[in-house]
Amino acid sequence: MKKYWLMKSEPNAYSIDDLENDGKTPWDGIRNYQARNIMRDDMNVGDEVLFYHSNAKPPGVIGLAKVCKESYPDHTARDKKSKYFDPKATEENPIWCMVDVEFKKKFKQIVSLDELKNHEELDGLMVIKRGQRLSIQPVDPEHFKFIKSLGSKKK
DNA sequence: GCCAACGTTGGC
DNA sequence: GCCAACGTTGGC
Repeated sequence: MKKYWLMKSEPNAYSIDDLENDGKTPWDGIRNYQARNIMRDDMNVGDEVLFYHSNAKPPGVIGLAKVCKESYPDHTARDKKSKYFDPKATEENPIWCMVDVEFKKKFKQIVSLDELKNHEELDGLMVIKRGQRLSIQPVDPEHFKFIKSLGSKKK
């Protein structure tokens, strides 16, 4: 069954425009076990993704993406020159993995974190909880649809 | 740039 | 296995 996710990215590192230009991208550099487990165990090709700009002005959901390749080893963990290098990663045990994500749509206007907080339909959405730092989060189908409609109806 | 919240590390 | 110290995230 199709699942729904929210994936955070800092726009000055990798923005929705970068994804639009690239068409698709490997989601490398995840170095958090919870987020890794989600990619490794729960994500499937075809799952839909809310693309979230963090550390942005304002922060919020800026568009839609789709999982287009299931998890495989994140080779940047074994690349000494990479900022994501992890000395504990080996070929037998790469530790870290990533999925590929393809561009779907950019909202005409961001659905800001502030706005997300103001809809009671979105109660329980992880990203609006205080102190929630997980960079990959599950999203309820109803929440996904609601946010999608918010982003689509903007001018 | 600040700092609260959270995850990870390492000494014991 | 506890927990203090440290590092990171990310909103403000």
